[in-house]
Amino acid sequence: METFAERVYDVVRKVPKGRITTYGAIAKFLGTGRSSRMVGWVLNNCGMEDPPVPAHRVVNRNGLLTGKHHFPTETLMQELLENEGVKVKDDAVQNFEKKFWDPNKELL
DNA sequence: TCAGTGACTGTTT
DNA sequence: AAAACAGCCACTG
Repeated sequence: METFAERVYDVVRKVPKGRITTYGAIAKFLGTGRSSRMVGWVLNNCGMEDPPVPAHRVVNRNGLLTGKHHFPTETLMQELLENEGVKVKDDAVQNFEKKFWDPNKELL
């Protein structure tokens, strides 16, 4: 039996390096659709998960790093993304549309 | 048990 | 165009 959280972790871990996805895309992939808040809630616990989940690859639909406040340091999320080739400016992912990775289409 | 809260999103004023 | 409202589901006090 896969829990909601485990499914979220599974999808996030499948996000290719240098790509990003959104809470809504994950929620839709899981079939919950509008339960995107739950995705965020799950990721809040990802810190105690093993193996760790690349939560920095998950942003809101505008490409804003709304979840950065939950990282050890607020700059860590941006640093991790830039380290993977994703440009971030003012908490917003640059070239978001191209970096966007939709599990509903790509993972399928 | 009820009420408040949250790393969101889509629809309606 | 910007702001407010309303769903969504799990967790905590």
